[in-house]
Amino acid sequence: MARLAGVSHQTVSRVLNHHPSIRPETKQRVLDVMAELQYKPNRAARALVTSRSRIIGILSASSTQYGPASSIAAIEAAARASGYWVSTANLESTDAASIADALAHLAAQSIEGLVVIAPQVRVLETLAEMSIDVPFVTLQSTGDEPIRTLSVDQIAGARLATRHLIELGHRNIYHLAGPQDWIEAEARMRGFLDEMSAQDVPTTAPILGDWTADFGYYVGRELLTVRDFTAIFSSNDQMALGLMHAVRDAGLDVPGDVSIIGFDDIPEAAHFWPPLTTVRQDFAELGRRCVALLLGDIDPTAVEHHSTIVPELIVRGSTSRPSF
Amino acid sequence: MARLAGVSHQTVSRVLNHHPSIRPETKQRVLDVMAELQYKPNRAARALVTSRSRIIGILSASSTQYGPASSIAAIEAAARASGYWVSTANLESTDAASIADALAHLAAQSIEGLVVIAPQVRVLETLAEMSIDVPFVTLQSTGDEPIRTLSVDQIAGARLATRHLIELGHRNIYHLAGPQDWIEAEARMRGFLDEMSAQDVPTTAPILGDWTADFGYYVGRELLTVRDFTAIFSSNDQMALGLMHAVRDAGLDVPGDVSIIGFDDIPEAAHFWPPLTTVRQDFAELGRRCVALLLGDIDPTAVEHHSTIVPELIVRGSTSRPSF
DNA sequence: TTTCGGCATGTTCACGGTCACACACGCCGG
DNA sequence: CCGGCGTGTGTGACCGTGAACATGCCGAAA
Repeated sequence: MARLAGVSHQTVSRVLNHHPSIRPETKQRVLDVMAELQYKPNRAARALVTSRSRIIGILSASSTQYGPASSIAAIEAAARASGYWVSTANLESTDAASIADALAHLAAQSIEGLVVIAPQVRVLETLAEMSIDVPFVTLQSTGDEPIRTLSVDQIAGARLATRHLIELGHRNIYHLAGPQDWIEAEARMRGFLDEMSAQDVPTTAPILGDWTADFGYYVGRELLTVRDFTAIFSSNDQMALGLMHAVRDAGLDVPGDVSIIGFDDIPEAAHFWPPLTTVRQDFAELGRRCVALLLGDIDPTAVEHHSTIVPELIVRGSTSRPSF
Repeated sequence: MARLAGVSHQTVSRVLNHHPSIRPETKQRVLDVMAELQYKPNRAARALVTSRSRIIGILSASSTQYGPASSIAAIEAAARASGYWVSTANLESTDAASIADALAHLAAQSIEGLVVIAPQVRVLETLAEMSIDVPFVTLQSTGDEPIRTLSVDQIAGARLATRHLIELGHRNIYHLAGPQDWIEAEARMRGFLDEMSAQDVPTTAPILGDWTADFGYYVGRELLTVRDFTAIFSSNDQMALGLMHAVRDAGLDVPGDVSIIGFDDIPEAAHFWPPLTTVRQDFAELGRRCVALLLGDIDPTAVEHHSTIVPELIVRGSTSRPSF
């Protein structure tokens, strides 16, 4: 032990914790010895005595998708910078048992904070039931939950996308939404509907999808049998990709015959054919702010509960004026 | 404490550890009390005394990409099933300091195993220097490192892709490789070169890319100014996407004028225009096997050090016979 | 000079588990 | 009838750290 080599025992602890009253000389001696024997403080012992784990848990679903993955990476980076560790639990299915299992797994580590990136309504409900006793933040929000959320303003983003289509002159616009129980899907749908009615454009019922390009393709084929629209607002880029695929398969042109707009701005979106007009979300910023919120770096009284990040419209080649 | 409610103290510990000699009646009593007061064993205390953290560290780069993200999710699931936790550290840059920092961060948790998904040669070198004292596995391999690796057989996959192009009749084939210091990039490049020479096709020097669709697009534009080729093998799907974008921008057709084949089979690949011919890697299986290897579930003598998973060629619409 | 207060450091204890060992009990064989 | 053994349970030490308290030293004030 470092204490044998140097002098004592508590002194080492004081050096580690930057206690003020330590003679610089002593401090240096301890540091030297620590370096020499590659001393590493034992986290378990520290956690035991302080009863603080310094671990932030992340409960996520669909962590292979670009958005969640980016957020996770950003959270990890921010947490690390603050001396925290991140432990993830990924949901394989969305049933209550699976959620409870993942949550129990995280709880067993006595996490100090929890970030929920599993944006199903159901997850939040289960969360509430389990009476999680640590501060937690969800990265998605419909704007009226009684919990702490932090999100890209999905509604504003969806309105941005919808307004873009309307301003181009489209009147027959479909919305391909995400799964019904996803908070984000709901928010985007709401944004779409809000903007449509604000601009007095007649609305058709949104179609519920599952975020995958496969589904977008399938829906596209179905819709094109009728073709009573000139534009589609897809609530993510993958489905937009599938839609474009279907449009081309039908021998039609994007944006000539159908304008398509996505959501997220995944890195590939600029290279789709045609390059996809979409709404950019800054996932990394989201992750950073999320940790800041959790760790209370931000004055908790100064921060609004529903802090939002404003998304940005990225106009590329998949939207144009309708041709009729 | 549960011990007050029930009877004693060590008995609780024995119940927790499934010690054989406990009377079923006593065991049940303890379990009941535990359930009642929602007793959770303190991981820190246990880790302290057993000096086992039950944490597996993951060092990853580019965790926002589909492949790594899938592997991470699979590792997490497998680890959880075995009662382990997963802690991730993501590399923001590939310099030695950043690697050392991430590694130190993981080491500070006294991880019991390490999975390296940051597939740069440099990472492995730094790893060796830091003399990591836990078992570790890398998910990438050129096949001749003296370390424990587990990987999709990249070389075989690259040969599969190359052979496909050659069999279609292509003779002027470019290879758009990944960054030079990435192990996977190197392996795929090697597979490409091996197959080309095995089939006696003259080879041009591979072009080094950076995995992004942006780069693929850029390279595509450059290459098309000369146009001395009929096919390109891109070492991932994103760059293939960029390439196809560039080809179309030049007014040419895929696969009519240029055949393009990718690598990975990301979920979107089937919906690119045209649907991308590519090589599928089973990342999830990789993650599972990886944990099994680490935890020694597999008889360590029975397992080869360089266990591999065979990738699969997925033929779609971006490749065809050359048209001349 | 004595006393007091602050600084630098040492000592003791507690955190919540596991481990090694001790103990009580009932059963068996010599 | 007694000693040994196996079963089920309790006792005490210990893991490495930080908090609370104690100690020794020195300089300034009384």
